[in-house]
Amino acid sequence: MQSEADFLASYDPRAFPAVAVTVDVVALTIRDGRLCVLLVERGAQPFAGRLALPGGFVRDESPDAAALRELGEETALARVHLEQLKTYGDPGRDPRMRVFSVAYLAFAPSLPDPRAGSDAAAASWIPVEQATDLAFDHDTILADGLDRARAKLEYTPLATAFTGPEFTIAELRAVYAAVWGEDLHAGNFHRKVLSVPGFVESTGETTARGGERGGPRAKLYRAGDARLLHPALLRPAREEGIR
Amino acid sequence: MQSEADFLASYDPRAFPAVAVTVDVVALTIRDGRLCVLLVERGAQPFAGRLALPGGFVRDESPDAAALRELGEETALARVHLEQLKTYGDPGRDPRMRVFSVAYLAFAPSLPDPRAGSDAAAASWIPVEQATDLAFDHDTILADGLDRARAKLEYTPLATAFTGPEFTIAELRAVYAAVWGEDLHAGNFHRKVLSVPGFVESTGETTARGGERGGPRAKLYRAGDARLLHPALLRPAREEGIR
DNA sequence: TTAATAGTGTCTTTCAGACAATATTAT
DNA sequence: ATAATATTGTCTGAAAGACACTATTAA
Repeated sequence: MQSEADFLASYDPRAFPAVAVTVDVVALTIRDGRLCVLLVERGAQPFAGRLALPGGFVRDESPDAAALRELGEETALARVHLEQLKTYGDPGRDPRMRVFSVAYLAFAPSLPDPRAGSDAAAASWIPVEQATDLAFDHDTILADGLDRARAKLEYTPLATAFTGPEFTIAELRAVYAAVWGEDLHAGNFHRKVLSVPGFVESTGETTARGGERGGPRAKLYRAGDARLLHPALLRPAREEGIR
Repeated sequence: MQSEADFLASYDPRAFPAVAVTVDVVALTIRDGRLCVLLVERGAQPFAGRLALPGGFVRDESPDAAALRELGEETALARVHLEQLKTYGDPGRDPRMRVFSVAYLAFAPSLPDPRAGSDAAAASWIPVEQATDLAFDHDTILADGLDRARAKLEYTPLATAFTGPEFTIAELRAVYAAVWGEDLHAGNFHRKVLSVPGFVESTGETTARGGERGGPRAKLYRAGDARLLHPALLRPAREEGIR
């Protein structure tokens, strides 16, 4: 967008082929120990009746603001973490016209059912393994979002974005287990989390009672001030690396 | 982009406010041990005479293809690594109209001076610390690209994208030193690189002669098949983490 | 010969992961 | 009492980083 030809062309914006820019949000939360994604059912063609990521056109606002707005239309957000994921703009990804979608990734604590927005027919939290056959290229976007989320748990304290403001180490471990899809050793996880500077800080309180089926009352923590985890909480298994 | 209202609106693409989508490329290489970025001098308003990242409008092609094309117009590319960085779309980032820019990050081996493209007035490799006061929001894009590049050296074998097809461990170390801006311990780096499975593989050859000021001939390696480094080549210092 | 560099060896500290042990609490 | 769970302890092996050492080569 810096050549002279481009500049001249820009004198008449209508001279450009029509393109639209939207945002789509991969909003993740954990319900009943399962990783869930917020999906809406499309009411109109194309892909009518199919599930899709919530999203919409970017108005006279930043893409970040658009994503936040779209998310707010579907959920009573509050404390959500929101970050840009990737932009999808292959020709033909929307049969109607050229549409570029700036995808976002959101992490939210367990929330009540989303309010049926005025816009979307129906919005609901769906376990990610059941979120298939989505509209447009949203399967790909969701997969990329999950990859990113799984990677970010390793080296950032974002797991705390899935919990309430105060949480136990076991709750934090449940977040990792849900996102990574594998159980973690309770003892090692506990020691590891407490050893990373700034990951969590103690509130001095404990839970009011022990677990459902017994056990001592657990200490409560809140998120610390670290932005990166050092050392990182590495994901297990993986074996000989993903070549 | 899934509501009925949106769908109806899409019947007349011209009903949308005019927006444009461009790509901008943060192309990095190493010359004389210094990390350099490819910049072009703008010939037209706005920001005439200022340096900018190479880029241009996305045509009837994927954003990836557009970035590759723009890069090819400035350099004799070959073996470049190209990945999407982030999308910038704040209102007002281009004074002419609403422009969303999908930024890309490219790593290239040391190249001859870029050919003066038909498009851009002049393109040249500039040491990153001198790349300031760029046009538009390109300072921000460059900074984000550098952050990404520095992080990716840690856990991916992308440093090899900066070298020729065959390289010595010392050359690889020079890449890390240039990108991270700090020297690395030669002995430990050497052992570390060879210990990571799939990072490099030996060619069985050595350099024709030793270093400029003496020293043995070094063994030559080529890039291995690893996509991720396990364990990672962690960046030194950082101290108490970036809180 | 001298200086620079490639590559290897050794030691200490840190950390991950396996496993065990203890304490606390719901049922 | 029993079972489940929180938390801490111990041990082993991997890996990072500091440092030293040897071998090779250009000047």
